[in-house]
Amino acid sequence: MVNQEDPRVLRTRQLIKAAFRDLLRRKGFDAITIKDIAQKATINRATFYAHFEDKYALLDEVTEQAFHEMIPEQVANAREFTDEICDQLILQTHRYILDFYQTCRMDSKSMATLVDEKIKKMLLHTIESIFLKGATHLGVNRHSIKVMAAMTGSAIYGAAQCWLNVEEIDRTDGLVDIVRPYVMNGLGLYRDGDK
Amino acid sequence: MVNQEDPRVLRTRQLIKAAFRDLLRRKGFDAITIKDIAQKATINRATFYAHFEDKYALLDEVTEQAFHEMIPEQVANAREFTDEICDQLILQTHRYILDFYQTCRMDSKSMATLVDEKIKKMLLHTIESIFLKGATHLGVNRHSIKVMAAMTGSAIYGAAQCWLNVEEIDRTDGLVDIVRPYVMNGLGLYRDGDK
DNA sequence: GACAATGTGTTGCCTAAGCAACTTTTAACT
DNA sequence: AGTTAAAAGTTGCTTAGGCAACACATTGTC
Repeated sequence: MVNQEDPRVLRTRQLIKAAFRDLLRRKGFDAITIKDIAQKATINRATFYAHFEDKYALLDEVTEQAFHEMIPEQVANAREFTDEICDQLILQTHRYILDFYQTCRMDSKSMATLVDEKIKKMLLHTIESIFLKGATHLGVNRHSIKVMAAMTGSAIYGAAQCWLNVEEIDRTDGLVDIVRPYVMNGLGLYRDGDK
Repeated sequence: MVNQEDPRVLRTRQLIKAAFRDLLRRKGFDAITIKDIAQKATINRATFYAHFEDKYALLDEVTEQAFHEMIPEQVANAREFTDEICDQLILQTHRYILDFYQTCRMDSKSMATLVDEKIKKMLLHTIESIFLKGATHLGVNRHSIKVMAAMTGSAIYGAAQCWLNVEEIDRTDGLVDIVRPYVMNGLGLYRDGDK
């Protein structure tokens, strides 16, 4: 039951997600109760459970959606893992993490972990899907492609996260200059003469 | 059917009114269809009719609510028709008319008439209810009080509307200086030495 | 004036949402 | 440890909202 096409369902889910995002901006994740969410969304508490298992599932979906909406067309449609695409992914990841940590109170350990995992997974998936479009020649079998994607995603994510502790957080060109050569060399795709 | 207490009903009515106010800001009243409203409110067209007879009834309610929310506490609780209260009513009426004509496209004759009538009626009612609280001594019987209220409301409204065509629309002190003495004298309540 | 196209209301059937009244966790206090 | 309170989930029944399909009015255009 609960037909995902029903306009009432779409509206209710929008209301819940909007309420949640709003609450995250002024309360810690752990401090937010289902009752809070239901109240702000002007829905019944029981209705919440018809749509989400719990607030973790909600967080998962909100995170996914936010990241997804952030992906530029260029990256989503990319058929080849070029320098430009690589740069975009690095910047997007960095921007996303920054946004999240700035607008939400990441007081909750559980939340930070969940969000991190989610983003990493999406990043990885995005990269893998570009690799699989096949224009870029890497290892032959899907297995090695998966591993390459995993490494690339993890590297980008790790670097972006690490950059949070750097003095010049906003000097993203510094980040890009470090990560791109590393990744592209690792993949054996580096072109520019340097290094 | 349709219990006005049901949270779904409250929410739906809010959505409809918000959608309508929004549409009024960019479309003429006549150009707005029920379909437009339903779409923007993310409800079904049939649901609209469960709450409002037509868009005229909706306009009526939106107008009433907007005017009502504009009434200062001081005026709502007034037990006597003083100079200050009189001034407040004049300014409020002027402000309301100005707002309405500025934010909405008053292209429709029917709409302008309806809104005008509505505001006048509410203004009149507000004044009457102050008179009836009785601290102000006017004629004895309710009948004459009603007439006094009607005259006062009409005078204030007429003046405020007329002021729209004056060069210095925003010089509201000019408006007040003309209307207050007129009304207070008419009611036999004027105190200040002047005139 | 015939025609299509679009908006207005209405109706019956189905589904999502609200509610009350539970049980079960979880957490805080003493 | 024992008590209490608040939050988390669950369930059966009721009601508002969505939809399709209708009849009817309005408009424009050929």
